[in-house]
Amino acid sequence: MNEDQELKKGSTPILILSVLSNGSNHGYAIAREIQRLSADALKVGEGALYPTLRILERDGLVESTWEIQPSGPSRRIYTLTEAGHAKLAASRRSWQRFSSAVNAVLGTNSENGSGGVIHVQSA
Amino acid sequence: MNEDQELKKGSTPILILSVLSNGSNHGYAIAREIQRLSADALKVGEGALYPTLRILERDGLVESTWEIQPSGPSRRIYTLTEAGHAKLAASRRSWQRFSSAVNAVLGTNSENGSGGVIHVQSA
DNA sequence: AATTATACATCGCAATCTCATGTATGTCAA
DNA sequence: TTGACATACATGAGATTGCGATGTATAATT
Repeated sequence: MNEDQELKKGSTPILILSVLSNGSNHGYAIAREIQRLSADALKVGEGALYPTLRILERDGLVESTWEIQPSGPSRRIYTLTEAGHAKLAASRRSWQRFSSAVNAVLGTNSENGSGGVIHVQSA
Repeated sequence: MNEDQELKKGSTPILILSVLSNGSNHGYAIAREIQRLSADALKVGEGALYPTLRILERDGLVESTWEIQPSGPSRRIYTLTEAGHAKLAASRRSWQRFSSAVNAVLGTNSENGSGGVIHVQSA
C-alpha cells in the first residue's frame, strides 16, 4: 500500500509524530494535545492511540521509556527518533499532496459553498 | 461514527459525489475523472468504486439507469439525487473541517517544510 | 491472433477505527 | 466514606474500508 492510500486510512500516525516533534510526551497527553490543537475536531481514541504507538515503536520511529510519577500512574514517555523525524517530513508531503488532490476534485463544480479561491503564500 | 471520522476512513464517496455534481456519468468514467482531476494523485480502484456506488444508491444519494451503447459494453449511468446534492454539501463542510484540523496539528512545529502560511481568500 | 481499452461486478485479505472492557492510582465533593 | 471523575496504560470484538486479484463481455487496434 502506498503512502497516499495509507493516509486516507488513518491520519493517526502523522498526528502523533507531529505532536512528538514538539517534544517528548506520553500517550495520554499526546491524545489530549491532538484534540486541543484541532479545537476538538480530531479525537484519537485510546483504542487507536496505544496500538498506533506500538506500531510506531516497532518501526523505529519512536522510542519509549517508563517514568514513575511521584503521584498517579506511571507514564510511558515517547521520543521521536531520527527515522521518526524523516518519516514525519515525508508524511507531511504526502498529506499536502493528498489534500491538494482532494481539493482539486472538489473544486471543479459550482457547489463548493464559498466559491472562494485558496492562495498559498510563503511567509 | 460521526462524519469527520468517516472521512478519515474513505474519501471515495465524496469524490464520486463531487464528480457526479458536474453531470451524470457512469462508473468507469467517474474513476477516470477523479484520476484526471487530481493529476494522478488519487486513484479509485474498481474494488472500491463499484461497492461504493452501490452503497450510495442504497442510501438514495444517486440513482442509476442502464444505457445500451451502439458499440461496446452497456453502461450504468449514475445521477445525483436531491439527497445526494445535500450530502455533497455536508461532506464538503466536513472535509474542510477535517483538513483544517489536520493542518492545525501539523502546523505547530518547525518541521513543516515550507514555513509558509495558508491564506484563504474569497473570490 | 493477441493485446489493449472499455465496463461492470465480486471475493478474500489486510489494515484500521470504534466501542467496550479491564487494571490501577489519585483527587475532590457530597 | 463512598462515589464520581480524571489520569494512564492496555486489549479484544466487531465493523468498515481499501486494495488486488479475478471474472465476464464487447470492440478496436496491431
